[in-house]
Amino acid sequence: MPTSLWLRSDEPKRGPRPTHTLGDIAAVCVDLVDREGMRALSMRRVAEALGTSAASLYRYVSGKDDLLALMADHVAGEYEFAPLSGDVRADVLAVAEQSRALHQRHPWLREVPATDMGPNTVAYLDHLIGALAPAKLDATSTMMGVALLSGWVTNFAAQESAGDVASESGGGAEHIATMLTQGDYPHLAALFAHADKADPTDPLDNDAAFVAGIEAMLFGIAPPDLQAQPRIPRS
Amino acid sequence: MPTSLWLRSDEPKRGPRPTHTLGDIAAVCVDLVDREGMRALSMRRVAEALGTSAASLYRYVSGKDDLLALMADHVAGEYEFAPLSGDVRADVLAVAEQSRALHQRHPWLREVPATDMGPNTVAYLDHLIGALAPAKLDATSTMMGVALLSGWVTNFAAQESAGDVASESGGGAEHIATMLTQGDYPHLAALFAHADKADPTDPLDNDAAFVAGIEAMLFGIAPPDLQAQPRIPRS
DNA sequence: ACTATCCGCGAACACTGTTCGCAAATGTCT
DNA sequence: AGACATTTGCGAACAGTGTTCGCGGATAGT
Repeated sequence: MPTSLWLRSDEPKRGPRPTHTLGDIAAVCVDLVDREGMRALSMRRVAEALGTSAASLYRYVSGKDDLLALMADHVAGEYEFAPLSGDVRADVLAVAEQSRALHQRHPWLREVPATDMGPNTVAYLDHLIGALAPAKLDATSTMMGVALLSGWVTNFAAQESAGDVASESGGGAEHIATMLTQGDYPHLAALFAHADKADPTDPLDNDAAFVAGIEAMLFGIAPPDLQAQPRIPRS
Repeated sequence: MPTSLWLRSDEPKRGPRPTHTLGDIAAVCVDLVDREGMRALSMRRVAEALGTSAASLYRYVSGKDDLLALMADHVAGEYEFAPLSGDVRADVLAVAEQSRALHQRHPWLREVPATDMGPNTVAYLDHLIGALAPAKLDATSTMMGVALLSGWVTNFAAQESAGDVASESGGGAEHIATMLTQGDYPHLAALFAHADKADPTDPLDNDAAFVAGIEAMLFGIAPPDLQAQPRIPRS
């Protein structure tokens, strides 16, 4: 651990060549967590999957936190950025869809802190800033927009995966229903009463809600003359 | 663990009375994690702070996950909901400010999953729905608005606390600066070049950015005739 | 008083992250 | 070629983790 994770020079050194690379380690970690969940991520399991020993891992990373950072940047490399068209709405939606798909493929992404991001994550950041550039926002507003959009995607994906887990393991919405009768939550009850025409867990509504949220933020942030049809449907 | 966490009847039972209550346990956990961080939360430490043994804790909760759920709902009880005024912007801002303060007081809140929420969390949900009610949104849009706002507050608070930690532990923005020279991130570089007049880590700008984000979402979501001055400042 | 029931908890099990020191392998220099 | 410096891989250990089991004792209803 002479330098930080991402500033590693691969010049020839004195001793024997390292058997693995940071990329290998990241790939193995991602593969493991994708299939067995975050709880399965342990030094010994990763080392076993790598064909080495737990203690050897500490020649590459300085601790378990580094594994998480490595994983996050590894999957951030899955982005395929199309050339920017100049249409804020289209460009932002394109990258947001990719981000949502990424979070669906790797639901554990929500649990890794966004600190010290690697080159791929910075590339994502750069692309999103570029997509927002035609709006001619100042730096503060741009960073806010990026945070707003990234946060929306993360939260939306988290809600989606949590819904999947809840519908599999049984006790989900019915638990809320019994709480509605126990305590008094007038506004929540009114909301539930007004909307029993459509099943709220309709999977096709998710896509519409997703882009509606994006458009809502864009309409609030970007100038209206750059927007096409910013208003979301309302009853 | 006969029933779920929140549906616990306190009727007289056969055996001896339980020494502690779920509220006590939650309070002890919150106190511990507030002072020593999430890593310090262990069964044995909680039991020690309670004056009992680790195995005894399993008479109250079914595992460590229950502790997290207990803690989240415990601090959600710190909300003090003012009567709704009917002004969407004012009411939403009021609860958002409280939520931000809550996240500042308990930064670990970001790390606990939002699944199976307790009565206090549902009360927060209910209040936020009530604050959004004058906008006359349909159920889907309302839930989306709630998710949007809650997510924004959570992300904002996380960014704030992460900034605090980064500024204390040294390597933060300068690490990004060296990456800017190493890879090519044109849009990010342009953004940094355009905005070196003001220090981006100015703590006083945080408040403005916070309400600007809220207003941005409200302006995108709520009808414009319910808004007072929805446009955010732009250069 | 009897008994069903529940509580507290000591002990154990399988793991966890992390450190230390040593042997072997490799590059550079004389 | 040989000596040296350096770096890797790893066995072993340590402190601590979540969780389970089964016991003894306390309690309330009958």
